Formats: sequence, structure tokens, C-alpha cells
Amino acid sequence: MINKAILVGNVGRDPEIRYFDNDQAVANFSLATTERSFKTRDGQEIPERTEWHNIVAWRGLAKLAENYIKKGTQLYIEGKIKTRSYDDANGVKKYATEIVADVIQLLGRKSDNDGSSTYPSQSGGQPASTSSAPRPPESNKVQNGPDKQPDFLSDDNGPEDDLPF
Amino acid sequence: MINKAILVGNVGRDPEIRYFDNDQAVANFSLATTERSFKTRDGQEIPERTEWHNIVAWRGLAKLAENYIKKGTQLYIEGKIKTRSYDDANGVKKYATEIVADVIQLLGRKSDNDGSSTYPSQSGGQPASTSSAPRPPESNKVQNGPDKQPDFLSDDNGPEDDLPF
Amino acid sequence: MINKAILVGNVGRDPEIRYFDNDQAVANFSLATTERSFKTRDGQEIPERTEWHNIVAWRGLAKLAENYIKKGTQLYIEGKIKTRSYDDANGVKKYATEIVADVIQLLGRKSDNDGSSTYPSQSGGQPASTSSAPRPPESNKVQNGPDKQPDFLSDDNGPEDDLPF
Amino acid sequence: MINKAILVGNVGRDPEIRYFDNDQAVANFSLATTERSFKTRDGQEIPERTEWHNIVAWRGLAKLAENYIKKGTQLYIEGKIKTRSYDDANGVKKYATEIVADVIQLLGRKSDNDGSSTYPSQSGGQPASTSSAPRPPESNKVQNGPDKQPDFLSDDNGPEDDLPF
DNA sequence: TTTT
DNA sequence: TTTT
Repeated sequence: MINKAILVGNVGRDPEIRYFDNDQAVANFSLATTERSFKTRDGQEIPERTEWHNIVAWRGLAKLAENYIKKGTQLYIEGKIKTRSYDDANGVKKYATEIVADVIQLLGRKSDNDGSSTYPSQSGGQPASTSSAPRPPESNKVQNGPDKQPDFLSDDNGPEDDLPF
Repeated sequence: MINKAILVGNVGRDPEIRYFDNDQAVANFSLATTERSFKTRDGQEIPERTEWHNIVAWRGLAKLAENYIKKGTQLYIEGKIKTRSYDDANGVKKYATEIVADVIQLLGRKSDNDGSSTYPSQSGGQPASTSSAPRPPESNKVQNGPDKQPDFLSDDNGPEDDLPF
Repeated sequence: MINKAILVGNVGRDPEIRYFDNDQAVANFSLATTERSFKTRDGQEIPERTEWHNIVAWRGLAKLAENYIKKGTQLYIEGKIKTRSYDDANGVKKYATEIVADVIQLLGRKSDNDGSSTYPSQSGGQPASTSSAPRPPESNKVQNGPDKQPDFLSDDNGPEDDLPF
Repeated sequence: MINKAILVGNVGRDPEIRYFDNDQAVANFSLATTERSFKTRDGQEIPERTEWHNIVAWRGLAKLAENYIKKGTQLYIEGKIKTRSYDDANGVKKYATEIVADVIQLLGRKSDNDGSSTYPSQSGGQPASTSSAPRPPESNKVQNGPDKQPDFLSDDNGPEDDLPF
């Protein structure tokens, strides 16, 4: 049924990208969502609290992460909440919950996302894409150069480029 | 950038389905989201208020609507908010805001939605899918019989079956 | 920043309710979101997959859970994703991710959720509310009887009835 | 039931703020969500398309708009979709759909939102707040100076400061 | 026009 | 552990 996470936050560290034999890519990174501190009505001080989310991005979103996401980047992420179990080094069963990204949108000005001067300062427009509309061809995606930043990408590549999971 | 509506409500009237020459289908129906009445702290009675949303569903979602959605059906809908202008019969320019559905999920028990054998097996409902997961082949979709109700459907059919809009 | 989960699924087991000295309540239960099985284009069968979410509901939402949520109930839940760490019986540090509910909406027909007279009239459910609209006075809430089911509730009780967390 | 819009986009013009006799404020502004252009698989070029949303923000969110939102500001907005009817100058009945904001989050770097040099460049943190958690006292909100930017605000002020609508 |  |  419906399993959706919607996050806006900042990336904690540069993404780790792995490639598989079948040329598929996956990116892992963490995203912080921070709640501001505040006082309750009775004067109690509630401190700021940061929640860290483990983000997993496959296929085109992994390439987006590789090219445009780094420590500190502000992102909108939409994805599915998934918990997987694994045995740690001591054979203890553990659980890890991850957000498997369906949509990633880079936020802030172009200058926030790339410090280079290759982004024409007069460009200004806000390109965008949608998760369900007809998808641009893969060839279009990977050709995206720095002057045509894919600041939004959805993960609807279909089965043909499916993955080892 | 991000343009998303998330609605849970009840269908006001049976959907209207139209077919185009290229075999594409579109369904239109209205969805009510009702806020309950309540009293403010100073005792003021705020009456119940119903908001009516114009829903547009294309392709497989139109067929889902045709086969499984009727007056009173409770739905979860995810879509995009779009406003279009048109000239009415008197040539006055008017605006209409619609929710173009990306995901429709039938809610409630099966007995609420169906339970009867009145759904023709050739009706061609489509199987559940998620917006980003690999999509089942079209051939699989049309083989879906009435005993395997597609209570969730997303609209990610891709460009090849795109539409006159 | 933004940390939001949106779920539609079925409750796995009757909620567990705990009361604290200060009369506050918390409910814990699990919610299943099931993705249907499907075939990829190359014929691979992807089996059905169920994700289990640990739901935590405080205050009025805990009472809603106590009175109206049971094994099998279909729910819409909106909440925050929170991960907490704890040491298990063997002193091993573990992590648990939970959805702390902000909004719970009972889905399906009334007959799915109730219809019976088994809900104690003194149970004190709370009326529907929205997270941002003016909130009904507390006195109104506790007068709610069983014949006026609060099928929607949001958790915006404010600081004065805050909690040991 | 559930009526939620989630938008990320850019403000089209400086907000208009109006104050009422009872000291309440409302802000109106438009927000653009732009879909990128793309090519369909059969080579058809789908042009970029911008959707304009009419945003209405009450109370504290109106003050946030007054102080921190201007033409070009990038925002995350969560709200309710509401359609109201009115008679235009010619007595023709018209409809206008608006997004009544519940949550507004300023996006991008601090320097994006305020060009002044009063924001210490070393500050860097991203304060935040949540829609359902206990709310900071009003006095805290209105004292927010430029060095403590309220880049996130939710509209849960309660009935006592309710409004002429 | 739905639903509660 | 739910539901379909």
C-alpha cells in the first residue's frame, strides 16, 4: 500500500557510490533533518534534535548523487521506508532502516550546489521534472553537463535496468 | 520542482470515462475531503466543510476508475495540481484546477469495493504497481482478472503511450 | 527541517497502550505496507513484499488507538521518522526506527471499524481535527461518545500536556 | 479527511500582506513549480511547463512571509487545497483554488534568503521546527531577529488567535 | 456530488 | 503480525 517518506535536509557526508558488474550504480549517504529547539509553555527548554536518515539511491539517482550531491547539500527526497536485517561482525542480528529514494531534488541556488563558475549567473531558471510524467531518455540523463544541472530526478527507470536486490 | 497533492476522500459521483482515437482513456470524477465540525476555544461552532477536488486519471488509472471506482468509493490519491484556462459558453475566460492522478489506491475492505462477481473478467484492470519500482509488462496488466483486484495503481506508463494533452 | 512519513496499511496486532504517572498515554503497534508481486519485463517474478513499520502514538492518538484500532484495521498515518538507540539484554547497542504519528485516519467503512456496541461510551475518544486548523477545546474532546467516531485525529495538543520523552 | 498539498518552488512576486482589525495578518503570494522539458521516446519535445499556485498564509506564517519571503525565494510549502467562489466585476461567478499554508520552510542557504551581511557566515546551522511538536511561544516567534531566522514555521496557533474566515 |  |  502507501509507504512514503518526504524529507528536506542536509547531506552529512559525501555519498559513497558503488558500481555493480551489470553497470548498475547505488549511492549511500546520510541526510540530517533538524528540529529547532524551543521552549514549552511551562518554560522547559527542548533542545535542537537532529534525525539522521540513511538514504539509498539507485540507477540514475546514484549518478545524480555522484555528480551533484556532497556534504552539506540541501535536498528534497521522496522515497520508501525499508528495514533490512543483517548479521554484524559478531553474528548479532541487526536491523537498519533506510529511505530508498524515488525522487531527489537539489535545493537552493545553483551556486549552492556547485561552487564552480561554470553556472552562468544569469541562468536563474528553475528546471524541473516530475516523477510520473514521461521520462526523458537515459541518454539524455547521462549527458547532462554542468550547465544543464539535473536538479530533480525521479527513479522510474523501469525493469530493464533492474538491480541486484 | 515538487507539485504534489495527497488526498483521502470519497468519490462524489460515478466517473466519466472518455476514449480517444488512439485508444487512450481518461477518467474524470470528483473527490470530497471533509473536515469535521468543531468548536473553537471561545465556543464558536465551526461547521463541517467539504472540499471538492476534480480528479483526472489517464491511461491505466482511467481503466481502474472505469472498473473499480464509483460514487462513494473511498480513495487515496496522489497527483499533481494543475490549473487550466478555458473560455466558457459566453466567451468568458475561466480557470479550473484539477488533480492529475499519479497514484490511486482503493481503500477499505474488498467488500466495500467489490465482493460481487459483477466485474467482467475481460474488463482488463491493471495490477498494482509502485511509482518507482520496475513496472510489470503491459501483457501482464491486461491479463488481470476480476479476482485479483488492482487496488493500487500508479501512472508511470512512460512516453510510448503518451496522450493528447 | 522536513521529516515526514505517509503510510497507508493494515495494523498487524492489537495496539499496546501504556499510561504514565502524569496520565499521559502512549500506544505502540505495527503497520504493514505491502507491495504487490509483479513480473519484470524480462519475466522475472518479484514476490510480494511487506514492510513493517513501528508506530508510536501519544496522547489523544494513543486513546484513539486504544478505542478504535485493532489487528487488521486499515489506517492512513502521517508522522515523523525517528531512530533511537538502546542496549539489548546482552548489552549490545541496537537501533530501532519508529514512526511517531502526527495524524491517524481510520479508513474503510464504519462497518469495518466499528458498527458494534463494544466500544465503551466512557472511553473518551477525541473528535476529528486537523493539524493546523484551530483546535477544539479539550472539554469538547472528552465529551465525544462512541456514536461519533473520531476517524481522524491529529496530535497537536501543545506543550501543556507534554510527555516524558 | 486528508487534503494535503506539498510544493517546492519559487515565489513569483513579493507577498502582499494585509492586517485585520483584530491584529491578524494574511499573506498572499504565488509559487511556481516548473517541470523540466523533456523528449518522449518517439522524439516529441515536451516543453517546460510552469504551474502557478496561489498561496495563502495566516498568522505567524503571514509574518514569516512579510519578513523573509520575497520574489524568487525558494520554498517548501505544505498546506490544504481550497477552492472558493466569488463574483467578478461583471457579476460572473468564478472559482479560485488556493493552497492554505500549514508549513513553510525557507530553502537554500541563508545568503539566498537574506542578502544582508548580518548573517554570520560561520553560523551555518539549519534550525527547524515541526508541525506537531509543542510550539515555541508566540513571543519567541515575533522576536525573531535577522540573526535567528525562522526558516521553518508551521501554522498551529490554535483557536485563540483565529481569523475572519 | 461523497462520507461521517 | 496485517491485508490483498
